[in-house]
Amino acid sequence: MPPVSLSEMNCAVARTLEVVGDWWTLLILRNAFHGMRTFDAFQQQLGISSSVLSSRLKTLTEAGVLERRRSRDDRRSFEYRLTDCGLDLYPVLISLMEWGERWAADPRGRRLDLIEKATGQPVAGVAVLSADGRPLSARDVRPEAGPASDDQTRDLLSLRHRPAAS
Amino acid sequence: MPPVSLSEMNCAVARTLEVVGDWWTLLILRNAFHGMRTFDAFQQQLGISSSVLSSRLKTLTEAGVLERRRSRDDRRSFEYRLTDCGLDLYPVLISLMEWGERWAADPRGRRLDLIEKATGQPVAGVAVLSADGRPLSARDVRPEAGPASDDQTRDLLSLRHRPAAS
DNA sequence: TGAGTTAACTTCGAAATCAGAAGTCAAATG
DNA sequence: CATTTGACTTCTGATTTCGAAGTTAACTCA
Repeated sequence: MPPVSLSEMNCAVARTLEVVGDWWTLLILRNAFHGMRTFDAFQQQLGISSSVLSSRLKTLTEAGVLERRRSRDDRRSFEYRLTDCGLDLYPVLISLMEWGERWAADPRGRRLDLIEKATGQPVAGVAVLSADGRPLSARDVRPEAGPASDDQTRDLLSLRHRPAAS
Repeated sequence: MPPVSLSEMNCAVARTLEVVGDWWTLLILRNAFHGMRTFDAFQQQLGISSSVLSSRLKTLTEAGVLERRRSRDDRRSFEYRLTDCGLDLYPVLISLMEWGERWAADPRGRRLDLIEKATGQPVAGVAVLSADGRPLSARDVRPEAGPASDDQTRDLLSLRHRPAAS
């Protein structure tokens, strides 16, 4: 996937994409969030080839997103489970799902509803939040150079103030 | 990208990935959210080849995520701007960025800080929200079959109640 | 016990994709 | 009017990715 090494790109989005920035990887994770754990289950549900699935699970395991442990029922079988780091990808998946339900909707309605276990209420969606918890849109937010920013980053930010690029 | 046609997968995540589920596409969008608009600017900042950039911009434009309009300063030049549909991908980008800043952190700190324009305060992050606006984690939520669900979906959901798959 | 079957992979050749160079064309610049 | 620039397309060879067919070890059933 990475035509350039992305770690060198000094960008958190790029670093995340190095782990999950692949079509199949996100679908594997979607299923993992539904409780799917075994190689065969992923392969059958997704219709993915075993070589691809194998390499994706390996990447995800090495990145610490999934944990691979032997099943106690069946010594041949491994269970791939989301770690805390993996569970933290939940907003990524849900925001992809919400966008799809909204902008590439099925005419019959939603395929899945998300229900809060504690209350039985549907969840409201996913949002970027202000310091005091209000939902914000892209237009409400401005990026600013942080401690690890470099020249490339500052160039990018300066686009905002020059009306058109280069 | 799509080894199978994903529209047929009846899944909102898959439908979204059909549009943005590509490494370069997300990086293009990241730059678009920073205000980048022209072909050359994308090409130079990303180091992407023009053939790939051209095809990605076309896909994004056809999907309605970007709008392509002629620049008024320079009649040769086109501006690619985020539409409302594109702006709605903000939580996707920010959740990718937040995950990267947290789990693949730069030792020196964050590269970018996000500041709410109106208050000057840093944004709190991205979260899945309950009906009354509390942030929820993956463990607080349960998926339920919606109106457009099919057999495949219901199979997937039933995993939760069977301890191990298949 | 031993003939399947199943889980989780490898390996391999074919097909798709990519970067990079070169070319196109119309508009701007000098 | 010659050159440069912006936004592409086309081409080609190198890399990547794919699915199909093994492989191996562990279970299951007779």
